[in-house]
Amino acid sequence: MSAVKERRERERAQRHQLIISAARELAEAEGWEAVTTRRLAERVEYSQPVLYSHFNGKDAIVRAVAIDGFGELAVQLRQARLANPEPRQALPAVCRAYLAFATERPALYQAMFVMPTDVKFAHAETPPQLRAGFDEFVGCFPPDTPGRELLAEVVWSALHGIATLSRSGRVPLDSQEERLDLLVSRFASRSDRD
Amino acid sequence: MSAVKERRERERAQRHQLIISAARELAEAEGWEAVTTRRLAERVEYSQPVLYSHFNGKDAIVRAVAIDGFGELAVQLRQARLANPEPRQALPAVCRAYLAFATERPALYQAMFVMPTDVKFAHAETPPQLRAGFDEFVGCFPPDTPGRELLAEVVWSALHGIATLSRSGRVPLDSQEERLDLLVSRFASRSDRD
DNA sequence: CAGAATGTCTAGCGTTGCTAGGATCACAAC
DNA sequence: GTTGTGATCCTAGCAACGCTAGACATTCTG
Repeated sequence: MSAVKERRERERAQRHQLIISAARELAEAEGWEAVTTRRLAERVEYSQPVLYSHFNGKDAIVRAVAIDGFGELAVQLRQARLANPEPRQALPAVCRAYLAFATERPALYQAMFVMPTDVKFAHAETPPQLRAGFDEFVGCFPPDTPGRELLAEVVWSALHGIATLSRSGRVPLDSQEERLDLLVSRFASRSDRD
Repeated sequence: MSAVKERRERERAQRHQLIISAARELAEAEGWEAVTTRRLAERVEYSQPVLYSHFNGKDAIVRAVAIDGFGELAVQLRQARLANPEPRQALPAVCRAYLAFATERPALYQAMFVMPTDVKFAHAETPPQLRAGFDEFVGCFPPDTPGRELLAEVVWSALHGIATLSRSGRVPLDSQEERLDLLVSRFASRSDRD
């Protein structure tokens, strides 16, 4: 009886993940407005109500996709930082990786940072993946830098602004690289600027 | 017969504006998700189809509200800049005014910069109100500053990032002022920094 | 093998954006 | 003053949305 229960829970967990990745694939292929509970149910080859046995509603599914995304973003940022150990190059590399993530996975990024959410960010119950991503920015500044957390917040915010405005065509895409250089140059550690 | 036609067009224009302001008021009072064509129609005391005789759809109404907003934002930024003629204080004042606008009129701001749109920004057919707002940022830098347009873009983007992330609770609200100070200090004209 | 529990689906509710069709009104011409 | 014409507006309805109740089937338990 225990084995049966275990198998069921395993299957259930698999299906849980299947729903998340199906939602994500659908969103990345056709945008979030194409992700309806009906289409999603059809995609995972179950009826609509099973979605609601896994998630409290559509928003919860989006949230799950977003949390998945936080993990991936953290990995990308970490790789970028570790590949450039010198602090002078760490910040540009991480920023570049961030913008690359945002432009290459627009739907995922939107779920993470644009769509309404109740995920708490700078908070006790912040998903650890998100905190990890943030820490990669913090780590671009020397430990003795005063207010490096605030610095990281502002850099993150600026990148987010660049990402979303260029994504929606509100700022030209072609000068993306120049904007990034400018931003980095202004926020590089004071000790090694100019 | 001409007088009649003129009166009708006048009435029609009034109603056009009435729809826009009703949509805006409703959004500011209860958020955009509460702005449905039915509620909006009821609010302007007409039936749904008249909305569609004025606008191509709900998106077009949102767009009209957004363009209204661009005009107001430009006025606010201009006031802030003119009230602080010294270049050293112009940038902080304009940035502060921008963030104030975003936090005080969140629904309006959302229509302008977050909701999907096909308004072209850095483009020939950019609404002049938007260009005017952007120029206020440009005007915070001395005319001989190299790449001041790019500078203005990045500052704008950073402010947008701060505004949206704090709006959705993705960044703590209470250190808003510090973030702004930090941003401004990094982007103040090189000639008068430190 | 009967009964309980679990899992899944069909069907449907209320709401959304949007539109087709007919009713109603004001005006123009005779 | 009456009748035709055109614009104006509303009722009613469509398809799709998120979500849920209740029936059916399947599986495990005693």
